[in-house]
Amino acid sequence: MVRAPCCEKMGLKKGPWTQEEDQILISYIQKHGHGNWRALPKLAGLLRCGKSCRLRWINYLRPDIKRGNFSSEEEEIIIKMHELLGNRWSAIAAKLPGRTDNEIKNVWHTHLKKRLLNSDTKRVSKPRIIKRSDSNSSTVTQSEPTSSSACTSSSDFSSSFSEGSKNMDKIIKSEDIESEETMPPIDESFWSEATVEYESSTMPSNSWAISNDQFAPPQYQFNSVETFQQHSFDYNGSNFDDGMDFWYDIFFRSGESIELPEF
DNA sequence: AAGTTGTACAACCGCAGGCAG
DNA sequence: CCTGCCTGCGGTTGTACAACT
Repeated sequence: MVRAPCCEKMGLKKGPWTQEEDQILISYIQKHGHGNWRALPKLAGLLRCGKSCRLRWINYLRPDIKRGNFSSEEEEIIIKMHELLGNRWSAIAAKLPGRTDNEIKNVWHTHLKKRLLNSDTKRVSKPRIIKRSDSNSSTVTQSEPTSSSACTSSSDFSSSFSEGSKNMDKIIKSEDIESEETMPPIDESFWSEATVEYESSTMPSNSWAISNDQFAPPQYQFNSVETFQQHSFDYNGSNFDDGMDFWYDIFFRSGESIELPEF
């Protein structure tokens, strides 16, 4: 199959966008939407290829884009999601409203990767899920402030994610994160020791949370990635990617009650 | 002050997958 | 099933600016 080059036509502009071009693109999309990116520049009167227009809109002009530095909470989320998902920037971006995959990728390469490389390398604490009786249980310990780089106030970060990141700190402490050199993004070995844990003393409901220091009965331990996939499949009735959403739900909603799948 | 190096981020490139004809 | 188009994704590059020598 022969693929048509993106910007095969001569005369199409490349490089940084001007304010005028931005304005044309914004007003066109506000009026007509962006049904067909390939046709859009022609219809809008832009000397750009559709790909460039799409990128500009997605990464910069979209009204729901959150500008400014990443908060320490967002950075922690990126680090931990990257540990789970690897370089799946779009999947990570999906968990950070207002942030784009491109932006996250840049932040990772410029800030976070270096920070991790400079930190001490320790074993990763495996995520563990415990059942608990109270969503505001005292088993939820307040996370320590992180040593992230300068950032804007976290107040503009959604409260749900702030809450989620607090809970996330219970799962994998930041100082336990290994550098990329010694901890490949994600592979089967990561899951092989993952356990879903269960706190028998506080388990009466279907309210679940995650902890590093709880116990689990054997039936709630994942011994292999297949087992995890099966559980995540059962949970979502979908695929492994949705399995990631399963983990995400647990991570970020651990302050709430979560209906358990029937394992 | 000038040159060099490092950093941050916008933008580009090419590939893969979905989908319609 | 095949073909071609479109979109989304991740890797990479280009460039402006800051920091350093």
